[in-house]
Amino acid sequence: MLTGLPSWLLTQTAQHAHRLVTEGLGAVGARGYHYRALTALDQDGPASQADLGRRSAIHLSDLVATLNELAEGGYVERAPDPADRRRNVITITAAGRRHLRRLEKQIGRIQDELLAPLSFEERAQLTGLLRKLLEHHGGPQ
Amino acid sequence: MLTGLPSWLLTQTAQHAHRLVTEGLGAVGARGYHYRALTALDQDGPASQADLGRRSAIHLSDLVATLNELAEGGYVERAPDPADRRRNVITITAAGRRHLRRLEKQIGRIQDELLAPLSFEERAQLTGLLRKLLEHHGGPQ
DNA sequence: CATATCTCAGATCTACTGATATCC
DNA sequence: CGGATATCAGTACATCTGAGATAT
Repeated sequence: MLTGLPSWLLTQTAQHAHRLVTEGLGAVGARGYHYRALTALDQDGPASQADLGRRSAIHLSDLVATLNELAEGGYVERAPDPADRRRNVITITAAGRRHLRRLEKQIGRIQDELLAPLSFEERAQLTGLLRKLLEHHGGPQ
Repeated sequence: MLTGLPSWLLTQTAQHAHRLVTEGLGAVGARGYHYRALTALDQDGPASQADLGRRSAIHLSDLVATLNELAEGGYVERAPDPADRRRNVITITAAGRRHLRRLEKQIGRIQDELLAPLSFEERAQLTGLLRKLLEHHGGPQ
């Protein structure tokens, strides 16, 4: 039975999660990459694009467009690195932080909606199991 | 922290699952849609494309290409429905069943690889939780 | 020279949208 | 006529590949 396959269950639930995230962030003019990039910048400080890509697990080539969009909104600043002229130093702005707070609220709501049918313990169980899977596959990286 | 978000954990693990499935089925010249369509045909018998789409959760427009590919391999037959000339009746062939057995083996291996780090009980826990989520969201449909 | 960084163009996969022709 | 069916073209999203230009 298809509906019993772990891979099927995973991809289906992930699809719902993805849809919720896309809709929720779209409602405030953002998308997943924006949240991930801003979060990485907010938590670990300014970074080169290469670094930021590693932190946020966004591919370098996609990061370019993401940062273009964020810079256009005034949420990040792109400045040449005087120490290494290949690099840009990306910094989150005050507006970027405010924007991120908004996105975090949306993301929080989305998690609740996503996990609605699960109890507190079940939610912890689920994240624990998924993290175990991810560690195994994503590996050390 | 990004890596604590259920939606992130879900989409990331699903991505690994999807990659494993794509690679595993690709190794025998198939893809996910093939497995899903053949499984639905094998389990519930011949069907119109509209019916088959509902069973296998494949969008009608994608099913067209999927069935083209399966028919080309001789795995299904597409015959006009004499009772309703709008419809095609799709039937799995003997070769289709043999092909499906091969895909099932691959899929089985993939589940094991996907769930490798989890114990028996944990696997059951995970599928149970995911099914609960899916029921809630996928809803009655 | 090899390597790292940034950028852009393109391809992939699944899924969906919209339009059309046909038939019930 | 409203609705279902099948087909085709095109879109969206996240992800990745490959190529280039430039700098270390």
